[in-house]
Amino acid sequence: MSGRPKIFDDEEVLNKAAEIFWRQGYEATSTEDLLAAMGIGKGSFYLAFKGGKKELYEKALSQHSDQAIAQFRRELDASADPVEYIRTFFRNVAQSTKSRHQKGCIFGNAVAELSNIENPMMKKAAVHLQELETLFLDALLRGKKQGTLHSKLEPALLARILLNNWNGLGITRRIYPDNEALGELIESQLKILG
Amino acid sequence: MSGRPKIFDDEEVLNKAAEIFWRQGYEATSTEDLLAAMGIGKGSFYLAFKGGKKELYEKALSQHSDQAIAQFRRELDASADPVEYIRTFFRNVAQSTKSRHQKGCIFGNAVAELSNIENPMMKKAAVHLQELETLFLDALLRGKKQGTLHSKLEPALLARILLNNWNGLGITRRIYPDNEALGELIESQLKILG
DNA sequence: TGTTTTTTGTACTATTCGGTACAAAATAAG
DNA sequence: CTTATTTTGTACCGAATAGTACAAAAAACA
Repeated sequence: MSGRPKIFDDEEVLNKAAEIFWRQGYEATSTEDLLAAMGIGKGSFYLAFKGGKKELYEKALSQHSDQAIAQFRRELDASADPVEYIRTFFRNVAQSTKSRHQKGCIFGNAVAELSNIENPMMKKAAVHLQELETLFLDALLRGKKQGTLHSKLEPALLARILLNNWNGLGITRRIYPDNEALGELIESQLKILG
Repeated sequence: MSGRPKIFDDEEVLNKAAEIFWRQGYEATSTEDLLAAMGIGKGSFYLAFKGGKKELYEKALSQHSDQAIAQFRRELDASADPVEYIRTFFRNVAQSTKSRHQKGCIFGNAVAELSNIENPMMKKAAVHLQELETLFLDALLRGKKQGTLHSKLEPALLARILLNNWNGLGITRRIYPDNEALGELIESQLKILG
């Protein structure tokens, strides 16, 4: 019924794999890199992830998305002012280390790298970003209801703009990994929230 | 003095190579892919590009940048209203085919893919995007001088915002490869120009 | 025509890669 | 203690890869 015990935890190794994929991308990451980072051997790996590197990538991104979305939801729900929470969310970008800047957005990276070589996987990454857009929209609608959002723009359009700003920051922060410059950029973009 | 004639033109093969790199990225593109696309054999290739794939990538991106920058300059100089030219530049994004959307921005792609695996090359791609930002700034300054730019924001900051919007579109257009939706997004972003 | 120079095509090589096979190891149940 | 079950580590494999070596080809020139 229950043989030799696993030496690793699925959630943990997925987090470790996500970190490597985030930093290096899908193609540039070898299974060797992954095994080293996860701290397990080939036997264990291919038993747990029969789809190999591809399955691992999908699951790592999916788990990372779940975690990030859950955190956003949690913090948004705990926030008295949902529009202000969006501001905080963006301002946090300008509070990062250089190596954090250099990684950009894991989902934006996936979309950029995979759209023409692994389209089904790119679409899954795209869905994660659409979920972020939905969270933006949710916050904006709450702001509208409680009167803290004064913009005349449609909330749906505003959410789309925020998503585009986010996608842009994933690139721009690597060109200018400078918190001061990024802060100035972000403050200007946030003015659209009124 | 002059032996067997070359069967290819350097500029042409660099354009062909750039197209493949643009579509597939650096890592996912094999030299075989490149030789097939360029229509030359290994002998010719390694004679012309002793640095192999890496040298080809650098030169292909560099030439593409030169061409794109030259075109922007040319069209900007020919335009009576430089601010309106910026608008046209962005509006053209929403006049693209699906497969064009799927490619995004070749320099943004390079920045995203290479920042942690080929940093020197990423920096060259970053410079190309900074040149685009400088072109935005140039157009904005001209607009300021001739009174067609009414924004209260600093031109340099405005140019940075435009660059970030451009970087974002390179991702967003792949998530929403829909000219109507992109057009609406772009019109909203352009309102910042006053 | 033959010598020189440069390019071209191909055969070859060494290495890396993702993935499999399988025996040994580690547990629970009987 | 034995058996059944599951995981682990490693040896191995075939395919693909980037790059080299080199002889043949194609021109200019004498």
